[in-house]
Amino acid sequence: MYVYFDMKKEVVPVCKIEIVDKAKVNLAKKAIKNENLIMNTAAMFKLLGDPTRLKIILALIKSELCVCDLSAAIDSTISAVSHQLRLLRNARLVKYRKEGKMVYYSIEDQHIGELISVAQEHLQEND
Amino acid sequence: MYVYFDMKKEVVPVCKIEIVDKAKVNLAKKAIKNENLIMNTAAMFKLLGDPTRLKIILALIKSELCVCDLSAAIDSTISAVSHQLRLLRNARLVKYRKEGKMVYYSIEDQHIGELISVAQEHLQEND
DNA sequence: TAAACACTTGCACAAGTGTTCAAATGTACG
DNA sequence: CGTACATTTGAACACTTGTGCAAGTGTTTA
Repeated sequence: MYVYFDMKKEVVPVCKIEIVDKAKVNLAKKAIKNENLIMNTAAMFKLLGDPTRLKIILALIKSELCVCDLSAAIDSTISAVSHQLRLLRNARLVKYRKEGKMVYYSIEDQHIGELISVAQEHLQEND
Repeated sequence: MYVYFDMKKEVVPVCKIEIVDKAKVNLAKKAIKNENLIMNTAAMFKLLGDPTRLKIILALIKSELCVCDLSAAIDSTISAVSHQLRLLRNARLVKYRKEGKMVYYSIEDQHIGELISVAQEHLQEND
């Protein structure tokens, strides 16, 4: 049940079939109709998709830490950690508390731990 | 209970405090001790952290699709979709089945849907 | 066999990312 | 005040990434 464009020997940039199974395509379109939610979800996954940031989050899940201790724990420079903390802060994945010259970071929403756990369970099943 | 290096006016590249709270640092270190698991987890999140790939996965969760219909559904070029499918294939997030010149892609492990749901629930709570 | 076609792949490139360095900020303390 | 210090920030950089294009692969069909 293929649908062809009505043309003779013209060059067409993409696939010449319009749609193979319209019902399935519509079903798929429905699954991705909320563009905004998808962008936000992708942005969140992207933040978790960097080892340094993932380590920061895993470290902070256990306990509040100052930047210095955090960088010691994940074996990274203070500057690198601080840069990444800004991204996590902006996304409200972590929050902070100032105490003199120290800044203590912690997890904004403990749900993130569950998300990481689900991902890791998924990984362990497939090996 | 600060621990200072024993030095006089030397220039030190980073934070002069070795560790503020050793117990917490050790707790954090324990949380990230499995370097391999963290790298794999980050890699997985990274794959989900791109809108095109996330759409592909969301579309495929609903039903198996050929590359052509998939690209129609997510409104992307065949080439772009094919490139991204290769990454998802390599990570065993999707599988494929050939039927003549068509290639039908589907989700390798339905667990991925749960992961995305958890992420989206997290997002909806925070707004 | 040749043409049509679905899909893949290699290349090139612009845009984006993570890190480092150095300078800046803000706080504590002598 | 000035010094020490924890942290942040901006610029520069190497590196990565997603996409489009054009060519290539393998299958179907006339």
